[in-house]
Amino acid sequence: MTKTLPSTSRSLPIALIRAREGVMSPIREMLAETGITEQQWRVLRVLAEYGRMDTKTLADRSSLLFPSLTRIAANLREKGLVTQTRDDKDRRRQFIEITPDGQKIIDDRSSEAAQIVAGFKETLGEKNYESLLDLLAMLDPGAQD
Amino acid sequence: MTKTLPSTSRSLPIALIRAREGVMSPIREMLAETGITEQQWRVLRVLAEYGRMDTKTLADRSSLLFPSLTRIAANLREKGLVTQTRDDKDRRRQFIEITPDGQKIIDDRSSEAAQIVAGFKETLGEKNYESLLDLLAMLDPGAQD
DNA sequence: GCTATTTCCTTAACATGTTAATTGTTGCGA
DNA sequence: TCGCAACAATTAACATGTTAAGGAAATAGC
Repeated sequence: MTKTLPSTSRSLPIALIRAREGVMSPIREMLAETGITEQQWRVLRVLAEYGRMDTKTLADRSSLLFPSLTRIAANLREKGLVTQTRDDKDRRRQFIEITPDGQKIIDDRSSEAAQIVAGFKETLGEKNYESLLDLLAMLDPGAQD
Repeated sequence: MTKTLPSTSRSLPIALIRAREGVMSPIREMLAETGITEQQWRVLRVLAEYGRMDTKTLADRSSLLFPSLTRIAANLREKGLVTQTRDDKDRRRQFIEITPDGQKIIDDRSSEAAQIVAGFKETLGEKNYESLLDLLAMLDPGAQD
């Protein structure tokens, strides 16, 4: 049986891109005032939530590839928002930690960011919102369920 | 009332990124053999579906920003997969059309791509799959509904 | 007609995504 | 201990995402 591709207007990958753009647009707008990018914000948020951690864990939790994280970490370090320290026991490894300046950005903006997210939750409705997160998790091979 | 950000493990933007990665990973793998990228594939698919069109419409349907499309179109033109022609009536505008070589790539791979998509539909279930597309559309400000 | 504005597209500059190659460390087995 | 596989992180190379600025052509308004 020969399968046919769905119309691009009903394509899952394209729908995911557009939804992401719709969600990120107001967040990017908010972040523009802080001078940090969406990915840098994500790294800072993970560090603020879980504390000091090794690079591999950070990359995983931030959904970033290693090469990207290398550049982002260097950038954040130059801005004084994180610190990097080598593991003395295994000098290949590295730990990253958020600084007070980095924490301040999170503190100053988390309320605003939360309002943006709340707006989407309201648009979809609480029930649909949770359903959406569950369905998206099913598409993520890294999810434990 | 002070809103609090959800845990990054339950963040909508991150969930969208991960879902997209989960969906695109096998598609990228398939495209690697053809030497074209995911975005180039998307442009070719739109052109194959709707035929010759102006750049603005193409950018919109492919969910690409103009600067990206400029580069991608130049790249596809060098590969001989599309042709670009100026509009004689309005010489600012431009039309892009898929070539037989470009069409061949679509024809050769669409069945395989469709099977990958069908796999996700099966994973989620037909009903959930349609619900997901509907919910994603609600997050897209460009959607007409 | 003539200029100011608008529109379409391209370039530029910087950050990230992606894959592959490279460097520096560690640990293990001959 | 020597050599080598395995691992962590970086670098390289190329494509794209994103915002801003630039350039060419069309249009509005005077």
